[in-house]
Amino acid sequence: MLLTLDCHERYHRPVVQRTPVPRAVAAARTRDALTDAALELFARDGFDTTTAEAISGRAGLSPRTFFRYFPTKESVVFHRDYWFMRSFASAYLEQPRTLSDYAALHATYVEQARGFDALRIRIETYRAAVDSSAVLVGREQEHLRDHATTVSEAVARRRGAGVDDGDRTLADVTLALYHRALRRWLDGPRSLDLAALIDEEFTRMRRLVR
Amino acid sequence: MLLTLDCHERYHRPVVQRTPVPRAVAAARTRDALTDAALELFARDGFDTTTAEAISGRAGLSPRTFFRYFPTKESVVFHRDYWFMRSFASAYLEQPRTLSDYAALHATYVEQARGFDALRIRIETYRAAVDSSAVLVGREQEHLRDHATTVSEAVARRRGAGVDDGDRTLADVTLALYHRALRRWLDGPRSLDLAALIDEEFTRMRRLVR
DNA sequence: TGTACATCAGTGAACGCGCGTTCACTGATGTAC
DNA sequence: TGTACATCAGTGAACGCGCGTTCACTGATGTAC
Repeated sequence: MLLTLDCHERYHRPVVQRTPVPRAVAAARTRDALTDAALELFARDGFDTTTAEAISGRAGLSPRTFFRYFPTKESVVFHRDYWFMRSFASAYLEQPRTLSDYAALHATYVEQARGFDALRIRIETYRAAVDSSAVLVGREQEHLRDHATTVSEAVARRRGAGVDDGDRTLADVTLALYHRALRRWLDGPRSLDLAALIDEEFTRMRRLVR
Repeated sequence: MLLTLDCHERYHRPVVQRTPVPRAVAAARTRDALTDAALELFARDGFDTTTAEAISGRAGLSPRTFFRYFPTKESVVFHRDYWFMRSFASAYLEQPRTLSDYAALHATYVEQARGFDALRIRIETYRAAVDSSAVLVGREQEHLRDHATTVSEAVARRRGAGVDDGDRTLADVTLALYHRALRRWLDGPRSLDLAALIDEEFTRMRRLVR
């Protein structure tokens, strides 16, 4: 019976000249589908309670397929690079030489934050996903160390010297300021402007240090 | 054969009037033994590759016993409180009113670091254990948020006001300074003094912010 | 344009592993009388 | 001081669970001729 129905269905289905999907395209689509499904589920239900099977299911794929694309459940969260540090170093090095290290960093973070509004939903989902599990928070912390290295090396290079303890201090502290601003942005109303919040944190810090 | 040997051994063993071990004492000893074994193994072999069975084994206990004392493998790392934040708030509130918030925090961190030399080995082990696994780094990060809350509330209270964004900024930044000093202390030679390093970070920050 | 073969996306099934749980027990310590 | 019972530290064995791996396969896409 089922077989017959199947045949009928196949028979009645309009015979579309199916354009073949290139393998690279199919793979990229699958990868994206898995990533989207994973981040949504992590953000909604938490990383630890979401199984690889649930992710595959949501993406319309078999359980086995997840691990064909990602070596671990964690890796799916960090393979996309929402991070704005990519162009940080070059932007920093273009700041006017008259600015102090701190002022130049201040300006660079503010600049880099422009255009974040368009990514807000994605950043929110990413944030909720990471915050849902200690292991993801830990992994992010590892990435943060790399970012601190990037920043401190940029500072040293602009000064035309090697990295010293002061550069690392600046990197850690300014990253802390940036992340505070980012949290406030995500937790606050839509009307808030990330660049303005970063500016506020940097300005305030200068005053608080007295 | 083995049975016979066993009997002989038992026979020749001097009959000591064994003083009974109170239950609470036995339990505390076991708990300590498990904690020590766990932290040593985590620090040496890494958290993820160390099994609960290995910990029990090192402590001379059966595999089952570990979970009698700790609900999870992670919890053993954080149940001991090496943290110096315990008395932070009260120490901070005793700083002279003439000091700025930043200067008072500076002084308090330096004060609280005294006597850390005696704990150096333990802190090193704890540090290595936590650093060996993303999940532990993440858990520590959660604790850090509590510490930031403690600090910002202390700052607000000293000012006689409610917690505002500036207090949180101060808390995050000064904790970052403290942790930079702690890392430098642990990574450097024995001759380094933690209090001096903290002092250096706080002083330097004041200059860097220009 | 057509045929033969290679490659690769996706799947199925079974497995090893360690975490943490559950049930049942032994023997020592603690307590009530 | 002695006896009977309750409590609890420690253990053994078996289990459920999800991660990530391994082996084997199907069918579509890609390529060489």
